[in-house]
Amino acid sequence: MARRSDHTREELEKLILDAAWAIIGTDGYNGLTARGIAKHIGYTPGTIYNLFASMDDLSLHINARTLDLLYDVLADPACNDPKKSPAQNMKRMARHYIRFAQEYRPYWLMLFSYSLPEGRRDDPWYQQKIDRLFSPLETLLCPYFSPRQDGQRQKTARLLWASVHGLCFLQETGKIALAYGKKNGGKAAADSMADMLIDTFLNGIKSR
Amino acid sequence: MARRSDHTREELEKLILDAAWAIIGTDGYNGLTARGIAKHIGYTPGTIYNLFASMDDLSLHINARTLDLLYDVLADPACNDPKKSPAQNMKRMARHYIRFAQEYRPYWLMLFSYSLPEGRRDDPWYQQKIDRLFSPLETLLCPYFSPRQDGQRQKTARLLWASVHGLCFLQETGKIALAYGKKNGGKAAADSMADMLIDTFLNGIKSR
DNA sequence: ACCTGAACACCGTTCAAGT
DNA sequence: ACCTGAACACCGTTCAAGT
Repeated sequence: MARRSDHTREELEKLILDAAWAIIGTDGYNGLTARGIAKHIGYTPGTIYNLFASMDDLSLHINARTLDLLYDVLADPACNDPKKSPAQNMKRMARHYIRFAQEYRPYWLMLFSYSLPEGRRDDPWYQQKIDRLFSPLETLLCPYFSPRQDGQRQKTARLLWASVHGLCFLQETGKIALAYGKKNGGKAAADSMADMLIDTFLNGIKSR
Repeated sequence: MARRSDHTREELEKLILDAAWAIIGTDGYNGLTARGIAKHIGYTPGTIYNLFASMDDLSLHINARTLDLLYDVLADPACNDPKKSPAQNMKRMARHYIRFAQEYRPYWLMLFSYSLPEGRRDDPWYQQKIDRLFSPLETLLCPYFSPRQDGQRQKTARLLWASVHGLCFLQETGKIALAYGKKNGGKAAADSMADMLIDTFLNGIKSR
């Protein structure tokens, strides 16, 4: 019935993603609907499928934004301060991660929600955004490994990353309470446990 | 229109949960619908709301089943073999956890999916099922702490538990690839990393 | 008391028909 | 070429009406 062309394809794509981003921020990722986005930008639902193959495809683009933001936070030079010890830098990086999860909670939850279909293999460009997340931590681990032990260093980076993520995830979703005592209600439990993990683990590496 | 009373309230409740369990097993937790359950047991959707307050409430009961199964796996005496070292027992427990996640994948994913409303605080009976998950690991940590350090021991148990969960979660959801090399496709990455985590961490505790 | 069946207010996705 | 609007096949949840 209509012919808008008010926006170029690129403008429309950004319009849709911005609207989606705003909706997730207020209603969570479960509140994100094609119809909601359409209403938000003054188009009909069909238009969205002209730009994105499906809602899953659209979600992938939202997650890409989140990954970019997260990378910036982890690659912050403040987490690689030569005047501080690697342990201190790692603790700071862990805190940055935990703070990111709180600050961008709905986007971070969406990133790790498992609603995407099983068969789907992530596109290379998306996988690349994921892989580079580990590199700042890999760099911090250099003093603990010889150049020959690159494999071990990469493995360790992923292991520590996953561990901090596990702490953060359980705290944020509240699925498994991390707080064992009553004080502070567990708000800083993940911070404190990440510190303990890093100290003890690095200690274990040194005395290996 | 009807008056069935073919089943007692308890029978009907079990009938519903069994049907839900079967549906999740084949279609995943996203395939679980009130209408699907009703069709499966030969009732209409309204009946389900006579037994459960909502689909979220029903999901909670499914999760309770999963938690009970998981507890049995973690409390397996094979993970507390006095003829083996604590490290060996812990590694076995970690493997049990990872294997559980694979074997009961859809239920395990459901347990950690974040679709429940924010405001909801879990019921005490549910929280209790969660808390006891940590106790087998707490027991294994006894040799590393004096009786005075119960708090530290509990904290360590939760920390290790969350870390292994993080490894397992990232491997199973494939959100963040743990495999850095090409061989074995990352299928046993979590196993190997859990071993490394346990060895290094306990090493760090000993030399503290 | 228990269950039904229809209704309400939603979904994702498709696609013929309009401009 | 682009967008609409209606349609299709679903949702969770409620509740008056039946037995």
